[in-house]
Amino acid sequence: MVTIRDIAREAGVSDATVSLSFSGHPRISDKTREKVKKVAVRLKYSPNISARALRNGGSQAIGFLVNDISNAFYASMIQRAESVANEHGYQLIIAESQWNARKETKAIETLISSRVRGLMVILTEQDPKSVELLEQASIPVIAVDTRPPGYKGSFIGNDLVATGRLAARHLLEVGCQHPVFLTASPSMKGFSAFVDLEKGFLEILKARSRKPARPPVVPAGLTIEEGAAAFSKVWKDHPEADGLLCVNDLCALGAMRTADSMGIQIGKDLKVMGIDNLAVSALPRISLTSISQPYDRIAQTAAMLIIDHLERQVPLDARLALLPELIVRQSTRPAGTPIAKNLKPAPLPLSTSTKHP
Amino acid sequence: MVTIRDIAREAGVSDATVSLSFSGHPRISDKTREKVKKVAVRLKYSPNISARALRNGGSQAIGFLVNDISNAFYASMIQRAESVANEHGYQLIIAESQWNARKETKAIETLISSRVRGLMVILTEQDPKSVELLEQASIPVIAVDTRPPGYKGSFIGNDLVATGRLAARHLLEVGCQHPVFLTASPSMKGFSAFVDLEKGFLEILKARSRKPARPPVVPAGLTIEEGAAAFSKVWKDHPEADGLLCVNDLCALGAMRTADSMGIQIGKDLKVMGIDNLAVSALPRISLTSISQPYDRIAQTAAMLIIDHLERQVPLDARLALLPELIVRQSTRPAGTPIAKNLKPAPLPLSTSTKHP
DNA sequence: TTGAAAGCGCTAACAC
DNA sequence: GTGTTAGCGCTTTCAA
Repeated sequence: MVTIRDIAREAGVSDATVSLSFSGHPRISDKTREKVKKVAVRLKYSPNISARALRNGGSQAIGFLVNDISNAFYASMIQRAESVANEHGYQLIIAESQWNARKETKAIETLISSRVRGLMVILTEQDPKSVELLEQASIPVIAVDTRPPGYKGSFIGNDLVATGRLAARHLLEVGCQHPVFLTASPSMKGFSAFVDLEKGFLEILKARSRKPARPPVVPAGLTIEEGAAAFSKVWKDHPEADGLLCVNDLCALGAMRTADSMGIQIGKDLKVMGIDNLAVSALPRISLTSISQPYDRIAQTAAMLIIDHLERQVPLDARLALLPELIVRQSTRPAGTPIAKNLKPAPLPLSTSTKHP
Repeated sequence: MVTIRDIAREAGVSDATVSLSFSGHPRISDKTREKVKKVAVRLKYSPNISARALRNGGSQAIGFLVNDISNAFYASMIQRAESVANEHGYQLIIAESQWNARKETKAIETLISSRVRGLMVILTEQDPKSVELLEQASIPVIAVDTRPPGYKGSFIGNDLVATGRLAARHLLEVGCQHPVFLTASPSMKGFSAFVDLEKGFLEILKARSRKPARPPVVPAGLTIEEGAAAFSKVWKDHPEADGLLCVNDLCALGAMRTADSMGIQIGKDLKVMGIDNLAVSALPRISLTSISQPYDRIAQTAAMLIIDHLERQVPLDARLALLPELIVRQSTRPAGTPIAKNLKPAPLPLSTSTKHP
């Protein structure tokens, strides 16, 4: 590997001159600079980032730990965060836990070892050790999307209680008497995200006079297949169900598939809605009512907060929960259906930010 | 930041002892090792990866450059590659070009600067400089998914000529007289992937006696919206069209949307097929015939090849193109439709690998 | 305008 | 079984 010293020797100058030539230091004459650069190209010089980072006491990088890159929302968060980081001269280092607590703690350790300047983390909430590691870290940290129990630091995510409320209100408005929440699988039900969703959903239902016979919450999962399987169960255990909030659009697509196959008229006999507002949900063949959440803004804001803290010592103590947006389609309101009159329409909030309680 | 030297001082030993304690060197007594580790934990020591990499002449990492993380297929490739890498003690460093040639060359430079041991790249094929950089790199490189013009090195990807042929054969078999290929947008049409697809598609069509009036290829794009818009054009410019190969499933979904809105009976009046076999394509409401490509195997094989080369000096000179698989659904064969008898069914290859011509 | 030299944190060869 | 020391490639201060 060719080093700065090789260039220096070849160009007949010192190491320092070479280094300063690259960094555009004014003390180097244009002639020398040109000569140095030419030699560098000829020798195919490539700077050694490790050496530079060691010397400078760290790299110009921010770490972003997500739990699943193949989730479209996390992927777009990465892209947003990366744009922001790059614009400000930082590199984004991506790590993935794959929903595995051991990988998560290892990833955090690796990130800290690579001396990133700041850390954005989407945690699995499975192991308190991760939270502990983050608390001990001597760099700015912001938890994104999920707020693990016991975590005291900065946070930015979706206001899922608001999402649950928004969904419940909508189902009531379109005339549902017995809305049911298809939530995550039992193994994931404990995540703060799903707890919050359920909380908001039930809060609105409980405000009605009529009480449901049994808790209107059924475990399902985040995939089409799990949604499909769960719906069979709902139809047996909750024969009164006439409205479905599914934990995400995929789950809703699965539930719709099973309902279709049973000859149930979606939109009429059964209202179905999801969360995520996938592109396919807008297709007329599907036309699934959904709730859109501002993942892009979350990632962008998180990255900005870290960088502002790094560059301008802005204190990093955000506790932000962004508001969701309802997208009504035919799965809850077939063409021509009026809004129920006994309930005033829920406000349709543009995603504005708000302090979380 | 606490260093190895701080631990040494605190534990009353030398730097070397601390270092060797961590690496499990046999010369350190258990007692000393314990003591050192305890002090390290107490001081919250975190090793400095830059220093280690500098000293060791490079990190234990492999770089993977993709053009779009938010594409589900690239995301799953990353996951596969990462699994393989981790299993063999390597870290995977992810970089993204976002289809931008400048970002691409910069990413390659950064990856090489961080002294990765090997490089997997999905190139945009827009700038020969990237290929040049890779040729000069003194590390093993493998091009994945796209084979840029002029690139001479190792390659593994899909056999898109075979995909084009498979699609054309299928459309003929189900009775199409005038199949049309909705390809990528004009700005992307030059990519080797789309060129290969078209080549295979036209090759089969040309083998028939009957010649088409005009070239049965229409530029569209990779999104639902582009597919939707392109179909209107097809219906005007190619009124004879009775079969559609779309460049991907999203494009096909868009085309179907427009066709639906025109009252065209998909599967009967018009056969439609896509490429990618997205999960939603299997939903009965969609039931889109598609072609599935072995992205996971590509990523896994690429990572394995690099690692085998690194660890066991296996020469890295793959030139692999993996075969696609056809998934027939109602958009080309509604329930009850027989296969045309004048053509024998195309072989339905399980994705086996083959040398590319 | 340039060169010499120190040192970032770590590892490994060599000495005890 | 443990300590001493040199040096990985780079940046930057100080001296010329």
